[in-house]
Amino acid sequence: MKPDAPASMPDSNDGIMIPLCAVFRRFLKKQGLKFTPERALVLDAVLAQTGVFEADAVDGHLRSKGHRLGKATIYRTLKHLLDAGIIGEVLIGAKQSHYRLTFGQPARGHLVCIATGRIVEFAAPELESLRDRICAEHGFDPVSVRLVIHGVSPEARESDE
Amino acid sequence: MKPDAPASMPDSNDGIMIPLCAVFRRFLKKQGLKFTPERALVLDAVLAQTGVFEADAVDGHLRSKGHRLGKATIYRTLKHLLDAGIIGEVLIGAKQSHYRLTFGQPARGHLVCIATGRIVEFAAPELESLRDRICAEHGFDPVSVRLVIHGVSPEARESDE
DNA sequence: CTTGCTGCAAAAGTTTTGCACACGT
DNA sequence: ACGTGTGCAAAACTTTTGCAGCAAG
Repeated sequence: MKPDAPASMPDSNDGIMIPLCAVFRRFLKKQGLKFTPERALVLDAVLAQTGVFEADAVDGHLRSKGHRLGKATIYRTLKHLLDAGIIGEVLIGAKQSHYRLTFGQPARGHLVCIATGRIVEFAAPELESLRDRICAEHGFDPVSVRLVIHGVSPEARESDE
Repeated sequence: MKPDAPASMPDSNDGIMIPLCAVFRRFLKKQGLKFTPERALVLDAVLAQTGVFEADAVDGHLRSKGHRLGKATIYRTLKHLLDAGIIGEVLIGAKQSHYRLTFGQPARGHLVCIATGRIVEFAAPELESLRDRICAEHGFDPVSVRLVIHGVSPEARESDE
């Protein structure tokens, strides 16, 4: 709630930030919701994340910048970003929600090390057509695809034996 | 803990139950763990599930059969079954763990309706080779693959408009 | 001005853990 | 016998919700 850093002027990702901010604004307006400084800050923090992130990382990023939002606000905003299609869930593990920026991005798969937790994103262009084919077969309207591979990373193998 | 129904004599799935029971036993022995009636009951309940299930469904099944185990025991046993490779996690949503029997089964994908929660399993033979290829590219030892597609089912579309 | 938003704290829900006692091997 | 396992209840954690005051459109 400290207005010491204007939400409309983030410190990075400027190139992608402007259109996404507009997309989010438009989405909120269409839903009769409001574009608040807090929501702008959450969007900033999300854009600052690299790859897959958790709600807590957004909170941490905000704190490190001197902002402090209630967790409820963060969770509520993440839900709206999800609804807006700006971020997507990744489902790495069942204990926590994992997200990633999806707006305009191609589908990707995730390779997760079961020992270290390291996550590697990889391109998987075939996913979109696979998704559409399976959905068509079952009469579903496709919304998202997720491919997660678990394995043991080279680092983990070395340090373990 | 009620010894009124011998765990070694389940009521269904006999065909697959015997080898799996043996697999589990061997796994436990190798780990220096014990094969207890409770663990046998959990395995029975898991075998009785069709498709994807949650920890709570195992508990429910056990209760319906007149057995009552502590939740801790169920969770601990599911973890061992996971380690033994008898079941696998499906990660349908981030709030709860979802499992399915994986022992000897081919990789499958899951199509989930975001409106009704209905889950459709489908065969996806290409997953195994995809998994191995991606793992090889990154030097990982493959453990599992998961493909989850979210969409809107035909039923949901109808009832919603 | 009206309606929605925020922060706080409490609630909810699943999974884990500590402990005293019981049981497989 | 020894080392694990079990049940219970409390703890741990993430996420949600209720509410009083505040702010965006």
